[in-house]
Amino acid sequence: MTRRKIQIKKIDNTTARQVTFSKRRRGLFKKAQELSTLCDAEIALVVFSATGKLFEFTSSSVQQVIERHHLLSSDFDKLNHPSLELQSFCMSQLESSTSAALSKEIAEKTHELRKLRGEELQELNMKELQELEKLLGSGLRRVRDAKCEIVLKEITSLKWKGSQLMQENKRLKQVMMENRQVQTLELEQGQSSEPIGDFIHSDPSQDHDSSDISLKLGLAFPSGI
Amino acid sequence: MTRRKIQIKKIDNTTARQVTFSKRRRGLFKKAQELSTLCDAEIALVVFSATGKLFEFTSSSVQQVIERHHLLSSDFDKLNHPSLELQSFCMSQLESSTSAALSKEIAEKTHELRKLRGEELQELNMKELQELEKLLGSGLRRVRDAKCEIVLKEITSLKWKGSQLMQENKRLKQVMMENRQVQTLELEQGQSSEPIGDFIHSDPSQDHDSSDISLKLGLAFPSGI
DNA sequence: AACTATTAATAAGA
DNA sequence: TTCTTATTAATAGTT
Repeated sequence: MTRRKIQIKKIDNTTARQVTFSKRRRGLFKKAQELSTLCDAEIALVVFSATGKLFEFTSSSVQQVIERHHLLSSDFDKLNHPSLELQSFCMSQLESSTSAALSKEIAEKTHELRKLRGEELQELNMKELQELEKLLGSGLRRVRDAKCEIVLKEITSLKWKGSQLMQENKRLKQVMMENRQVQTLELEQGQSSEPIGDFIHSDPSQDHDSSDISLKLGLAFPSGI
Repeated sequence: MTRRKIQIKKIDNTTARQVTFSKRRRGLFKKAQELSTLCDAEIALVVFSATGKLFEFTSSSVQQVIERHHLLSSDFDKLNHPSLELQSFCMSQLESSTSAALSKEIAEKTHELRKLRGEELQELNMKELQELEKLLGSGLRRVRDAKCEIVLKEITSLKWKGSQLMQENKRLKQVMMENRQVQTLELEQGQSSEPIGDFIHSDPSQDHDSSDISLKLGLAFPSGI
């Protein structure tokens, strides 16, 4: 197009993108206007900027038609059976005003998000930066608290499991002792013992169904909680 | 635009009008496509030729919603005169799908903002929390960098003003010295001197119009930059 | 926001 | 319709 040819892909630089948007949007609307005039075409063009701002163009003929409807509708309103056409017209009016409000809201939220991500700070003064810093700081604190909570839960859970395992262990040792006594008795009496597979069946080392805690902790701590 | 410049008014010759419509329509759609790609804009473009033929373009995200509608309206397409009703129908479809998309976008952005503010963390797992922490951390860093930049600018400005004042000071001292010599001469000759109020008028200590830096710094540093 | 060197679009003609 | 080409229009990079 000019000084250099450009690739048609998203422009990375935010400022350059906004400038280009502004220029090309005007160009596009001009072209739309020209086409509708030259060739008697009906054109509707709606553009939302990346920041959610709304721009629209409709060729005069459509607009006139809609305006005509509008005039008629005031009469019809006093009567009361809004025709199908009128209904769809009202809908579209409603919706377009809703759209405007929605896109405004999006623009605001987008801006807020950008500030939180530190992308549009040059426009802020010291006081605003300080408020933003506070907001980010408290957000960060909460995120870290949430991480802490998760870790504490894991620890509590691990401790509980540990104590369960210790109890189990203790019980098993007791049973083993008892069995050994029985065996000894049986051997002394020349009898063979029963198989002791029960131990394997309830082996505590198999009880890892819950979670791969070590891995989670491994991921959790490197950056410091 | 080419072989000759043309007036932007309805082209009388039907054939020429159709040819121009064809060419310019393609151009317009290309421009719309380029704008949406380059600037991440959402665009909906609907063109009815003078003969009632329909052409449309929508940027990707809106496209999906509208395509669904396209399937539904395919019955109408097989009939063929896009009446006024159909036109306004298309418009309202465009707008309502836009509304839906906008609402969705708002919901997403709201949720994102809440997470950044640390308001909806219970639903996140450790990995997500860690990503959020990183995001907040980098945001915080940028905010602090921005603060630093402001402070550095102030300091640079103060230094510059300081050096200006020192120069002024030097100059004034010189003038004073010269005046004193004149006075001495005049006294020796028994004549009275002129008043020297000019010094007070240009007293450097009055040149504090710029800003209350000390206060700003006082607010800026307590939390550590 | 204005400028300008270039590229892109396109009116007319074939 | 499509291609070519002489021109005008749009615009990327710069100031």
